[in-house]
Amino acid sequence: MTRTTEGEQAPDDVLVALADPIRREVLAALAREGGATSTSLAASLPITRQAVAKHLAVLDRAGLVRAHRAGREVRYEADLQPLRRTMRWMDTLTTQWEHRLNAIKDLAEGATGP
Amino acid sequence: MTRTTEGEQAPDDVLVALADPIRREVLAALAREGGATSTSLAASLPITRQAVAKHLAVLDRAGLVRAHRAGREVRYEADLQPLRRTMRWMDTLTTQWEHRLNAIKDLAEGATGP
DNA sequence: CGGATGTGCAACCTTTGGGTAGCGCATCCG
DNA sequence: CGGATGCGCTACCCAAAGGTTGCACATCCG
Repeated sequence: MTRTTEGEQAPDDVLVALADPIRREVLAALAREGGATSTSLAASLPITRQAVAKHLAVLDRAGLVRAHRAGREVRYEADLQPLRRTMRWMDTLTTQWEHRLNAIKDLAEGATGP
Repeated sequence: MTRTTEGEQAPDDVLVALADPIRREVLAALAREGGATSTSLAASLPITRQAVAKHLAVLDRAGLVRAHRAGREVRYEADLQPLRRTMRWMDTLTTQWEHRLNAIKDLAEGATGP
């Protein structure tokens, strides 16, 4: 049954979004400086505005970015909250892993032993 | 100059490796139970042994998995150490972000508030 | 009003990624 | 020895991802 954080499900969309270097760069830019538009972002990137827009759409699906319309331009700002879940997922993984490592170590010590 | 963890570079290979659900499942399986072979893993997955082998290769490039030859079979075991770097990278991002949020909040309070 | 400026959308192209099938080679074991 | 068993490698297929171009539409401002 285990009603605790046993199953910490992997945040699919977030990991997919972070897998692309340009998307990471965009996200980092938004995290450093505040909001920006697809056009302004494209200015400092080696790709077109439309390509940036697609990347922003991916980041949006992952919940890592939020769009706000301001007149004729759309301003995006970062929301890194979803990263917490992702880090938690990684942490549960590593915990299980280390748990296993310790079990092995203990077994070895018990066998040849002190 | 900032000789601290200023530039925490994003672990490309790790994020790419984690972007695929099957790869995550393989990694989780290796973290839970100990080592396994491409053949044994393929038994509990909806894909062929060759496909699993490819995934293991990706995980290996990311340093998340290590291969050990034992006779005619190759045993893989997890190494989740690279995840630490990834988590650190995420952490620096969120830190910058929260720093920015606070700056904005303070500014707002200073303008309208007490 | 009318020209900039900023987006959205759709068609299209090319590369990459996940997957399979087939074969050759090493290794184990009766 | 000789048949299983396990892997590696290559060729090949297909769908999706990243990118570009072109154009229509809304909004701002002189």
